[in-house]
Amino acid sequence: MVTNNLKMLVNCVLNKYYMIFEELEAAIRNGKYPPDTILPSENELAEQYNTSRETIRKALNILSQKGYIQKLRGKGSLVLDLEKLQFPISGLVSFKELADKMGHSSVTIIERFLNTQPSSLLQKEMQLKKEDSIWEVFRVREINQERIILDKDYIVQKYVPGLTEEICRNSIFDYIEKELNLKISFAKKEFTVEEPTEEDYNLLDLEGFHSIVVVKNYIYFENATLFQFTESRHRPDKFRFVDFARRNEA
Amino acid sequence: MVTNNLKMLVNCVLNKYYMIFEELEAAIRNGKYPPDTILPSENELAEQYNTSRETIRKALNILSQKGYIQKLRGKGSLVLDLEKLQFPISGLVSFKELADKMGHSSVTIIERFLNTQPSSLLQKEMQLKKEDSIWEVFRVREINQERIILDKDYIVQKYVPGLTEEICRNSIFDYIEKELNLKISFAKKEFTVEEPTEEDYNLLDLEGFHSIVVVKNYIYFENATLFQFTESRHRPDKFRFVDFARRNEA
DNA sequence: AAGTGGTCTAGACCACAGC
DNA sequence: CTGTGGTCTAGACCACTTC
Repeated sequence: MVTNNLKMLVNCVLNKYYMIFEELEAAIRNGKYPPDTILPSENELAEQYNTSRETIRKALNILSQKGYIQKLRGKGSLVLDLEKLQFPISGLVSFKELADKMGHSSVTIIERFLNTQPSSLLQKEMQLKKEDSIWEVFRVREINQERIILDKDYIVQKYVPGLTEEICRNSIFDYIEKELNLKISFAKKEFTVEEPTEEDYNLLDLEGFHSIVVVKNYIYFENATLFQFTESRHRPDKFRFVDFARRNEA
Repeated sequence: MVTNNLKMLVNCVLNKYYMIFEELEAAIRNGKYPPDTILPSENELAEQYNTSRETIRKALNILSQKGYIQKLRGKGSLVLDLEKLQFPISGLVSFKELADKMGHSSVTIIERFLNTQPSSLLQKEMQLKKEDSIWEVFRVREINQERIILDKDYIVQKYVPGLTEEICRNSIFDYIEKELNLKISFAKKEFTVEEPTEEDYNLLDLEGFHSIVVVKNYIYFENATLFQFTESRHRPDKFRFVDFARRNEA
């Protein structure tokens, strides 16, 4: 607990450009900088935040990548309309974080929680040895009394020790980042549409649906080790993925 | 034609950091820097390319965002396995560019090409006036003799004049960027799954399929004007979207 | 101790908008 | 012409990994 607070303190002090990004993001979200207006210039911001222009530019670049602003040379940084671009909750976000943001009342039901050896398929997909044991966690997400999503997580035990059912009922990402102090860094995601399996029909409310949206996630730590594979199976009517993309991400 | 070549020449000369990114990308793709090896250090690269370290870092950051490398502090930049992370063709890419990259033999059939007034729905979605006329282009993408994708494009005429059927048979993006010299900058994308419409059944080979993947694209120029709305309707069995995401894009 | 990437700075020159 | 963002530089200090 103490170490957590310490960590948060350090995080607050560290990374000037990221703090500035967060402040500007909040200011845009709460309407201090409304859509279709121009932010203060980079030089002005550098003065305001008592920093150099390059540091301001790092903060602005994050805003730009996330779709908050569009830079117009010779003019300034235009605030984009978040309503129109509708919260691109892309990136690498857990269900818990998403549900919190959306203000949904959601229930998580643990359908399976066990420690086992990986199947040969999983060994190949995660490049594991036979001996490596894994946590196998199946969770059903219920929204408005309907079973909408089935999350099948496979987590390498040696990297994420001490997992419990209680943790899975809340947020595995929270546990990894806040308790174990490990840094989740990147993921490869793959979206496909498949026929529902017997398992899908048993665990989800699929009356009248003939397909299921499958999102496979390969999730890596900062040191580039693959620690988790997640297969997320969504009822198609409730699935919606919004992304913001730049043509030349620079 | 002459202006085009001039422009390309300028583009080749400009942007040192982007050129370095492209060289490194090519070097990784062609195996000069194999997976699980470490790139030359930032200082070494700065010397090699006769530039400053910050410029090298900009190039490396693009590689990192696109999933080519993972930076490890104290160690170096690790080359990630592209096979494992399988060409994340995300971002903002046209069908033509994608088909070219994959080496697919694809055919594009123009089902509709006309200049018209926007429907009231489209007026709202694209924030147009009644008077603004638009190009309405429906294209079916055929792969291996099967009609897989229906692309419905709505393009604001005043921003993209002179469109022809011939251009649509090739690449509209090419025309906009190379002929009109306009810069496509960013897009909001939205993925959903829907019931096929009568139109889908008429224009695509959908025997035995009960759903369709809908990708809506709102595409903007560099000056933040919305010039194109595209609805891309995919047969579910052939749809696959791969993305690379970083948790804190910095 | 040496080398690595991560951050930050102060200054320079450029291309572009707008007056 | 002035102010804007876009690029590039040279140098500094830090935290981390490795020996």
